[in-house]
Amino acid sequence: MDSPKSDGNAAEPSFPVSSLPAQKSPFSKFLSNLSPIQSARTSRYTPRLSESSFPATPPVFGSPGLDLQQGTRFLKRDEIADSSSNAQGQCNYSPSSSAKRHLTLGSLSLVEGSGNKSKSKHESFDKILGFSSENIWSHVLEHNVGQEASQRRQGICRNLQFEATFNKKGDAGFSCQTTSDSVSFTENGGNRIIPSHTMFQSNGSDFISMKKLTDYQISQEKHIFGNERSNYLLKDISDSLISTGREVFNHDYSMAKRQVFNHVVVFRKRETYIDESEGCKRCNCKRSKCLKLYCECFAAGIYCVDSCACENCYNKPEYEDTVSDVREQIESRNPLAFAPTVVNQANTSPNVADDQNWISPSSARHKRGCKCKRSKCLKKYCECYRAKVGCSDGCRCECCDNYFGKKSESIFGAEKWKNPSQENLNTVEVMSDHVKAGTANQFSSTWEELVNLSHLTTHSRVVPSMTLPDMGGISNVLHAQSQKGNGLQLSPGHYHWYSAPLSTTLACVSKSSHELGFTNAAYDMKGYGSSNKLKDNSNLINTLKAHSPKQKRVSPPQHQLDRSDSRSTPGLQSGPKFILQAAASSPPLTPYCNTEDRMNQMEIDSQGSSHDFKCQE
DNA sequence: GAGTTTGAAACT
DNA sequence: CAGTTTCAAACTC
Ligand SMILES: [Zn+2]
Ligand SMILES: [Zn+2]
Ligand SMILES: [Zn+2]
Ligand SMILES: [Zn+2]
Ligand SMILES: [Zn+2]
Ligand SMILES: [Zn+2]
Repeated sequence: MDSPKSDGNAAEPSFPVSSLPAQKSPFSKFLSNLSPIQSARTSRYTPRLSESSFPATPPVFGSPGLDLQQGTRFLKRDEIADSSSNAQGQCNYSPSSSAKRHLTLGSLSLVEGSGNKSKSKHESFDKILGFSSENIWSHVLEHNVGQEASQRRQGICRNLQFEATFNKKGDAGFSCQTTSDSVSFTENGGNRIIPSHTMFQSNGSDFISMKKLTDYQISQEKHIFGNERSNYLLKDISDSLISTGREVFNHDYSMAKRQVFNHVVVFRKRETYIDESEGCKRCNCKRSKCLKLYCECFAAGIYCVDSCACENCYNKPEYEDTVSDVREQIESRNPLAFAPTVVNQANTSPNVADDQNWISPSSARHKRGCKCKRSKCLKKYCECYRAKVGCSDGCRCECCDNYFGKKSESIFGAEKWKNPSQENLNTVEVMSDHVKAGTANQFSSTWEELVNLSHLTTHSRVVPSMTLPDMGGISNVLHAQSQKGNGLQLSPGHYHWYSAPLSTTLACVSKSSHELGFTNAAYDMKGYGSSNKLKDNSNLINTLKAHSPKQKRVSPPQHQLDRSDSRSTPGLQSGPKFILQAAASSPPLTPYCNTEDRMNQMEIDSQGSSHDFKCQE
């Protein structure tokens, strides 16, 4: 991964390397500034969960001695993969942090002692939260690697809810209760909230700053622990509490009570984060600065990593503001740009927990569809095939022979889509892709709406992509999420999908900080929602534009010229032919034509060309 | 690894 | 919108 040269090129703006807030504000001070809330909000953390299982999972903290092995059940698979790669000494964004983990915190309600906002109380939090990253993460790593294989097979298990009470050496303890996105530290005081995705900086014992991450940063799980050794991102409640509990235990604090509600949800994601065969190599960009969708890393919403072979890369944490701005700009032009590539991933087979047996529901489709002409949608050139979904009516492909399902070519309906798990693919490699992060973000009802709108498909509304499992008590929460999700569709401007390609989930949250019950002012949320970032990065954005071919034209290689020649063959690119074909195969707004019309169109298609261009060979 | 093919992204 | 160019991955040898 090449760093941009800061010298020389005048067209290259200099980027203010975003510096983390240096101001020292202890965690306790931070807490005291938090605005009280009445109650924990309903969950905004909307994981793409397929179903519940493990109805009676043993408690995580089943015994006074922490069972670290059990703890591993809460590791997400990508984290496991992380650990694995760490163990191999590869693919770290920052090799210095031997074990990266990401704690997700939807919202954290802190309740302080009754009337006694004493310092010791804060210290209690400080101690508990101010763990040393080394200790915790090495622990996690240590117990991850050994179980990597089985964990991968198992899918992702996540504790959704548990309760724990910690006591600090006889102090009045506080209890933590979590849901999928909220934690309540319960004592007799008023509630306070820490917003989700808050990054903590710690000097090892105290938090010195907190910072609300930007949307894009949130999607960059890797860098949180990558660069700054002492940064903590509270991102996952379960993990955070487990880890916290561990650390508390390890530090000889006694835990008075540990109780876990046994709701474990299996997550699945279609893409493995790391391709085992090819290691972690990712993009190979030369001219895009990794700030365009050409870059797979950028398109996936993740920073480039060391294993990237890109040049002049700006898709790095150092340029987070720039990256965010460019990303937002692109997103404003194309709201689907960073959407999960596969939508409508309904999971109708609740008992399948194995990634290998993932079944693409027939309703799954690419968010935009392909326009393949020569690959027959049989190679990874085809985005649908790459995403392991069949072509849909949104595709404008020709000669579609997509293994996962051909585009419905006739009025007689589409060929029944194949189930990849039922027979062997002759193209097995597609089943073990590496980073196709877009498709890692699959669960998305709102995207679905967006896609449905953007597609011209007007037929019946697609079924919701999340089927709620029978989860006992927790299903209420999830129902609430589902409803909330549905409610989002009408105000897309206020919501944003956290594409978390390295994780298994996609969270739809409100961008309004007020809704979260906190204000920007109460936190050191540098740049979050601020508008001066554009100013800061206007130079780069202009530069990106300036790098358009007009200004910086590079004579194309010979092979491109050749191809251009061959492609400009009259008839191959002529409009009417393909338009007609597209019309015949896209039911949406185009009325179905009868067979006769279709035949006529086909005749028209073949006119002017002596042989059939389409589907030859 | 070099060269080619491919179709999405970007641009006009 | 459509046509063209740019781009980096997928693919081939
Ligand atoms: Zn790149
Ligand atoms: Zn990259
Ligand atoms: Zn890069
Ligand atoms: Zn295709
Ligand atoms: Zn397709
Ligand atoms: Zn197709």
